[in-house]
Amino acid sequence: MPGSAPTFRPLYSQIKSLIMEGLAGGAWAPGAPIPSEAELARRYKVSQGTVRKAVEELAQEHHLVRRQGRGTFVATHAEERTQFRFLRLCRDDDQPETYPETRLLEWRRARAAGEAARLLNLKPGEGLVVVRRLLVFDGEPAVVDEISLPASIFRRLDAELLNRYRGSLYKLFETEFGTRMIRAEERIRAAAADGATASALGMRRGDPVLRVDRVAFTYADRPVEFRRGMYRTDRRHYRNQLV
Amino acid sequence: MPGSAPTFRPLYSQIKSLIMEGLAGGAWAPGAPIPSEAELARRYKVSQGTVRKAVEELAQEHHLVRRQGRGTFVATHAEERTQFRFLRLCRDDDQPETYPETRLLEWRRARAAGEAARLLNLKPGEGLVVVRRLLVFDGEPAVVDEISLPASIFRRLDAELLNRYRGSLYKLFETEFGTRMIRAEERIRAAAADGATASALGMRRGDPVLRVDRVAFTYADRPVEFRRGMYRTDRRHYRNQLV
DNA sequence: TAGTGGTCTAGACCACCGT
DNA sequence: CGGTGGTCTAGACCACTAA
Repeated sequence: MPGSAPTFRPLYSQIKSLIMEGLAGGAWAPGAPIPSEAELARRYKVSQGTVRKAVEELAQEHHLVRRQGRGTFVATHAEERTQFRFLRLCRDDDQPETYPETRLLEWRRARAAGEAARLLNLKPGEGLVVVRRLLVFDGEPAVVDEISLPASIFRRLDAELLNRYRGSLYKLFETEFGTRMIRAEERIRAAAADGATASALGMRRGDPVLRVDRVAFTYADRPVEFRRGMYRTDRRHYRNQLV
Repeated sequence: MPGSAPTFRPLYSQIKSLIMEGLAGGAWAPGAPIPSEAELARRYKVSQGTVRKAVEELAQEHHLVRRQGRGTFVATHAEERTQFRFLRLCRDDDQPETYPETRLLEWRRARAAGEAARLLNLKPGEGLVVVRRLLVFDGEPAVVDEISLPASIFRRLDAELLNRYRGSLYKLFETEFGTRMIRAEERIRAAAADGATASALGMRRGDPVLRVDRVAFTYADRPVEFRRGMYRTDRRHYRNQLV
């Protein structure tokens, strides 16, 4: 029977979608507990084992965090443990890295065009907020980021807010804009540093730098950030696990 | 009670270790089926659900592959599906990538020293086999690899064997040397191409290239390969998923 | 001590595969 | 059709946390 539909969807997978809808719709805030497994089982009229399988997969995908004896919580970028999930730059010696200091280089409004428009699913001409910043690790400048965000969500993001905030941008996006980053895709290339990049990073124009283009997605796989990072890699490296 | 041992180890986790020992010891060959869940449950005197949890985790870690209706199989690098698990270079346009052609540039014996010795846990002076090769994608040279391997395992690896073989090196290591790569760590930097690299890749000396240093591990987290890859990234990029 | 997630079991039934 | 993994249930008990 060619073309016959897959026609079967496991119960736990449907429960998973229901919980995801709750997360995307803000039924429970980041960091807050969701109902217990027993309560969810009653609510959805399935066994606790079925809820468990749904919750387990959501925890594996970093949407939820389980804590034995306490409950299950909505994942949040405010935890120390996840600070380096999206920042893969490491010292060459294996000393523990401290969270970098941020220096705002530029803030402006712009119109979507070209690559940023395409990757963010915006029509040319739609509003953008663009941020350029420098990341300084242990006194060493290491990354220049240019971050493009749809104004439809991030209009309120201005230099004052950026300067006031400590810690990761994704924490700010989550608490101030109700937009939680779920996953990201990065494309990494080698490039020659241009004048602005070189001077910000304390290098010479033309020195090799890593160019990391990132698209970050929120719920429903919606792209909401395009970021181009230029990484200085003479004392640090981009680490990756192949599993 | 400071220093008290963790003292509790779930049953499924112990079963997992037993199966891992079987895999590491070659009880079942790559690609071959392991016993059914029911059989394993009888053998280890636990319920099928407990075996299931152990096998599920091993499948998630790519040690096993489950196929509904058929059985559970030892993972192997010989499958098309896993060919690009360790090779993250992609075309900039999103055309599907075909498996690259390999050209052997150099083969030699050497003595472990410096970085390779340290990363492979070898004493200075122990034997190495070193391979340099070029990877050509769709007629475009894109990667120069220098691969260092402990002679204690790979002594038999020579130019004749390398030239005869088609497909991924890890497939060859698995079938010819009984050494299956489980995971790898990569450290990525930007560098200026040296003369040899530039000419192999069709670039100019000093052009920016990606330098990818990889240590690959087999069972028991034993490092058995150090590989330095120089990647040309003007038409391709290194892709990464942040999840 | 009450409540949460974590483990383990036993059994029923379903989906899928090869023959 | 028989055998495999996949789903779902119900229930018992364990480990951990907070009050």
